[in-house]
Amino acid sequence: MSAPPQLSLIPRLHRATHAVALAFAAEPDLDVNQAEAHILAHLREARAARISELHRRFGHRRSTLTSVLDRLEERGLIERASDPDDRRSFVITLTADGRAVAARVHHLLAALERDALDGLSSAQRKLVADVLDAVGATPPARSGRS
Amino acid sequence: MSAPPQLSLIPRLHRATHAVALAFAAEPDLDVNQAEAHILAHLREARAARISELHRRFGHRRSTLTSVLDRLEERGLIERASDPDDRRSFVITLTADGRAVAARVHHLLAALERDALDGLSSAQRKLVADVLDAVGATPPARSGRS
DNA sequence: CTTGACAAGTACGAAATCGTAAATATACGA
DNA sequence: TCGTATATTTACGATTTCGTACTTGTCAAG
Repeated sequence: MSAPPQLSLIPRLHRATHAVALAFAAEPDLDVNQAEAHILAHLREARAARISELHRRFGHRRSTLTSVLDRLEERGLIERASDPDDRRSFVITLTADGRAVAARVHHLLAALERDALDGLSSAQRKLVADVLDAVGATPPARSGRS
Repeated sequence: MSAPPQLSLIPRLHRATHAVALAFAAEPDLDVNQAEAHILAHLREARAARISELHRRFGHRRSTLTSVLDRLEERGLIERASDPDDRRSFVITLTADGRAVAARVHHLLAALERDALDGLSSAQRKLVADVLDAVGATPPARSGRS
């Protein structure tokens, strides 16, 4: 009886993420999937990252991250170096090749963003970012996040 | 040299989508993955849908949709009926069981939305929806969209 | 030094999606 | 009616992610 209230956010979120994946698939010579792309783009901004940090930021399982980083390392795009401050950790950095690919990835992502955010004020952009952050900070549920 | 401009949208998008997937994984008795959840939620709102419509809306490959719908049908949550208006098409509808599961899915998704959109005006909500739609409408690239 | 927590890796099977090609049935226009 | 386009299914291998359990190395507290 009750007219089901419409969902306005989550379905669009799903669709948008799918579209980003397709945008990468449409660049076969780039040959990175979405997870790889986001990590490369992040390393481009952050210069270096620990794996636990990538885990927190993107939400992949640790075992998945190991696979992704293995692939990137095999292709010579990143390097793992032991973190001098905590030798349990590895610091991930881009190689020269990695920086080149990351630049192209960034270019593609930035173009998508530009199209989507065109004409918005910085306050409006912040609003969108905050909403996405709120979804991204999903209540941990009881199953933990690791 | 050039300080790499920060991406503000796409990484958050990715993270948020991941978080939604985790929210479903945290409800093992619901036992639906993200694709299944979105389709159930959509059917709850739309009452009926054709497969090509789901394809357009969510971006999955047709072969993937066939798999997803097969699973939902096997579990007795949906029914495929030949569309009287175009007998090449199937009309997907929820069964009674499907409606029950869809209601729970909706509940979960609506709670996530509520948390994320809490305190926003309807104009602000529309802004967010429009941005996501813009990303979702990714330029078809040359590879087509089907 | 011992103990426990933590960072990552390793291993491996399970599940999901993809991509592609081919098949079937139907619609529609000439 | 013929030919072409459309909707969907089927089949199948490739890729990716997940989940879990176990191992190794390191930190930090007592």
